[in-house]
Amino acid sequence: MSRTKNQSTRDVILKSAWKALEDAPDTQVRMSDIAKRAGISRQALYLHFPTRGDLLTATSRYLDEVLDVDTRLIPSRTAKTGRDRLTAFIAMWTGYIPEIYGVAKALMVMKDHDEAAAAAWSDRMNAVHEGCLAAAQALADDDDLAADLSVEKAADLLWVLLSVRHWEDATKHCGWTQEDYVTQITRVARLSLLKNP
Amino acid sequence: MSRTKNQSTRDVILKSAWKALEDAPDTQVRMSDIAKRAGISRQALYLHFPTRGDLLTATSRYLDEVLDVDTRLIPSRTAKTGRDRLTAFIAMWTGYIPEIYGVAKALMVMKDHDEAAAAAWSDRMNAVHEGCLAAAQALADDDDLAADLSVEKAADLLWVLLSVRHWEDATKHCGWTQEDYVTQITRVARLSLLKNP
DNA sequence: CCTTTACTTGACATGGTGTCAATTTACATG
DNA sequence: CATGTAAATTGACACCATGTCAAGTAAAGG
Repeated sequence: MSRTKNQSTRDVILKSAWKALEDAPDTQVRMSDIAKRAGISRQALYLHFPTRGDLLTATSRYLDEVLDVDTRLIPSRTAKTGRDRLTAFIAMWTGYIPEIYGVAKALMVMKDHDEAAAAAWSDRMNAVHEGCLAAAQALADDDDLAADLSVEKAADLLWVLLSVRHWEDATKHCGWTQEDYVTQITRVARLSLLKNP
Repeated sequence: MSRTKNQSTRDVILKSAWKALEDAPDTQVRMSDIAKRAGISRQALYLHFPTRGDLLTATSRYLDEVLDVDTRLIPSRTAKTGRDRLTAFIAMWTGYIPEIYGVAKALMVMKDHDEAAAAAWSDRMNAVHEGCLAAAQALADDDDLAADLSVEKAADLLWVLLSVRHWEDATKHCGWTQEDYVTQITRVARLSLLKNP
């Protein structure tokens, strides 16, 4: 990642994009909105990010950095048992979703009609899926995985349960509180994945 | 619903929209594509459906009619026990999703940046949610609902599990077969909702 | 002083939706 | 048979967001 353009402007842009998407996760945020917020011209945005998809992707990476996703994953990675790892992973990810929702939503919407955005989204989701796989493997290692599940199926299932759309459906459409959501997802995941819930 | 315009042309349009969306559920289907397929001009489309959202909404209603959703719901509505009702409802809906996916996807995509489409989608989803509520109520009536769930929470949970996005994630991203999907969703729903799974 | 870098302004192409006006075709009925 | 009306056609156009291009400017550093 060579830094040809001004680094600080880049940061201002990313921060602006984040805030703009956070403020209005359900409405289309335009390039010009972000430019205005960053205090630069719309065209200057394109000097830093060639396409909207690039900007969104960079913003999501920026978030992972600022929100320190690696640190948040420590409890899950260092859990003693498979059960604990599952619980820690779910707690981390369910807590993370609301924070990234604005940006995630923009990417989700865009992926449906933009190849680059689809790839970016897929890339992010694969990272989550890997976490799910590790949790499922940990359960299998403890012989604590539900009898009728392979490690892969278990990982897929967990990943589907933890999808952002899932969170969106539960909180936005059904009106669940964040607490409701965490409780229910945790409960369902444990019932579905553990041998002896 | 007054029938001012030619009824048969309307049907041709709806059928064309359906087929077009079915053929390419993951790419943007334009008004002109549908018009071409229907053998009429793009402008004539607007004579029958003022906006794309209207056409999509009408198409989804048309599908419910053609695919006879009411008949399909009979096994669920006439089930003797709550458990049976749950199973029948899940079987019906999971089987229905693949058939409506093209149209549903178009509406889902559109709802993210179009108020009318959002309302239409919400309307369809509320219908499904009512089915979920009836199933949850049937379980409660049998005293077969999981101890830590209210009827509403149970209905919400089932609805979320049965979402079209869920099916999409599982089959398209994870590569599950339809059979995998039905098996897993049924299993998870039973484990999550039933008192003694 | 001159060059380079970052940014500005303004104009423009593209693509899909939705609108409008002027016609044409077909058919029903007095 | 003439005529009125509904349905569809053609072609032009406004709108809106993305992305491109060209020319110009302000400031920092040799």
